[in-house]
Parts: sequence; C-alpha cells; structure tokens
Amino acid sequence: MELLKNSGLSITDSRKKILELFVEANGALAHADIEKKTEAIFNRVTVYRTLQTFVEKGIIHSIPTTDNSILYALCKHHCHAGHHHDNHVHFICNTCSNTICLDDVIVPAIKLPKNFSKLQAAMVVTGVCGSCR
Amino acid sequence: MELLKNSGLSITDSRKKILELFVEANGALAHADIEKKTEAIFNRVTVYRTLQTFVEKGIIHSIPTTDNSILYALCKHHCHAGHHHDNHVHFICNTCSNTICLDDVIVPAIKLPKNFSKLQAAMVVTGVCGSCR
DNA sequence: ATAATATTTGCAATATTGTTGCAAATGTTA
DNA sequence: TAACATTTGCAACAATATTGCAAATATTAT
Repeated sequence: MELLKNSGLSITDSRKKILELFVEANGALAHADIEKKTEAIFNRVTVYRTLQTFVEKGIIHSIPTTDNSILYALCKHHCHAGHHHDNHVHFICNTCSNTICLDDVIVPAIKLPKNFSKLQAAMVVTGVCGSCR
Repeated sequence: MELLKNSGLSITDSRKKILELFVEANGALAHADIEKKTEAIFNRVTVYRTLQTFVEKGIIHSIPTTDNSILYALCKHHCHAGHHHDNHVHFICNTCSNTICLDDVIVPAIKLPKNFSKLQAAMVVTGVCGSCR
C-alpha cells in the first residue's frame, strides 16, 4: 500500500490484488499465473498494464527465462523507478515449477573480458527445491 | 554443412541459410531477426521448425531473456542432441544491444540452500561491451 | 462531503507470435 | 533413376500482446 503511494500510483483494486499475489507467492510469478488467478476479477489488459507499471516503478522486476514466458518477482530493496538492482539468484524447481528468489545467495563476481563493464548480473538456476526433495 | 550431416539432418536451403546467419552474426540472434532476414526466401513456419530442430540437435541453444523474445546462439563445443552444455555467461550490451556468448567465462558455482539440488545454471550480465567502450 | 480533475479500467478491435495437419516439393538412399 | 524418407509451404487456427476510447474509479481542492 505504502509501496504504491511511494511510487506515485493510485491505489486500485487490481494493483492491490496483484501486489498481494506477489507477497503470498514469496517468489516469482509467471504472467500466465497472474492472469489465471485474476481473470474472474478483472480484465486481461489490466494485468498487462499493471505489471508494466510495476516494472517501470521499480516494484517488480522480470526474470530471464529460456522459454518465452515472463517471470516477475518483487524487488526487495534499492530499486528505483527505471533502475533495477536485482542481483540475486533465481531458482526454478523442475518438480513444483515454482520460482524462488534466493535472496541470500549472492551472484558471484565474474571476470569479464577486457573493456567489458558490468551493470547487472542475473542468474537462474534450475533443479529441485528443498520442499520437493 | 558437416555440422548438419553429423547431426543426422538433411541438408536444405533453409538450414544452410540460417546456419550461415549465425556464423555471420558471430553472436546471438533473436527469432524475430532471423524471421525478418529470411521472410523473402522462406516461410515463417520453416524458421520455427528449423530453430526447433537445431536446438534439439545441439547446434544452437536458447538464451534467457527478460522480455518475451527468444535469443539463440551457436553451441561452440560438446553439445549433443538433447543435452546442452552451454554453461557460459551471456552478455547483453546496453549500447549496441547485442548479445554475446562469453564462451570463456564459465558460470561460477554457487552455494544453494539446504536440500536444493542444481541441474542447470544460466547467467546473464548486462553492461557495455568491449566494442562500445 | 462534494465537485472538478486526473488516472485507471473494460471492452472491442487489431496486431503479433506460435502451432498443427496435410499435400507438394525436395533431399537421400539403393 | 526409382523408391523412400524428410522437409517445406500453405492455410487454418490458437495463444499472446497492444491500442483507442468511453465509462468507471481514484485523487485533489474546495
């Protein structure tokens, strides 16, 4: 709620609901998931627009995936509008197919070739999560 | 050409052409790019099917992206059909917006939480590449 | 609390992207 | 070169994403 206010956004049912989903999920959500869980309540288009706004305002960030789905997760700290700092590892469980933000696992430093400069690093690990073991 | 033979694929114009594009590109190509560059020559569907086959045969691999595009790049070594070993880092340049496979930069090992088991790890770094510096 | 203003939503239409079956064309093998 | 296997194009379709605009809702000032 404050998050919305701080980002200069009006507080609406759809935004509250989607934000709620992220908090409950405690991890990443696919666009498709969000759409399914809300299709009874509001329009598909609203989902697109809400997620878009959230990304712009630094409330959520998108996570790289190999298929052509898009995953989103809450930004934990330090994210400003248009400038994300989500340098943590994302874990995708092949069994329960949940995506988990491993906030405590820091993306290790790597040595880039000469003259390359790093801005951000994202890491996605797939495997089996703790609960599914 | 040998690559195609070795993978047990028929040698056709479309496959040759697409392979050529990857060699020229010397980096990653988006599906959309490939489609544009070939739309005069052959059908959209052929592009989908060709890329799909190439991935299956271990000729190219797909690169995680944040938007809903799909990037592909040639597999350099050791990739067998259905079993990729592209554990190198992918670099996206924010200036020229090319994606580069850093074949020599290996995805570092990370320490996962208890009971998590890793299958694959992908890493995407954004920043400015050597040429744009 | 209410009116005036600004923002957001839903709907419909449209664009883009991805998939499938089947016949024709092309490639491979004998 | 014939027989066979594979691949391609087409058409139809399904799924996903975008846009304009009027109605609905939220915010601001009174």
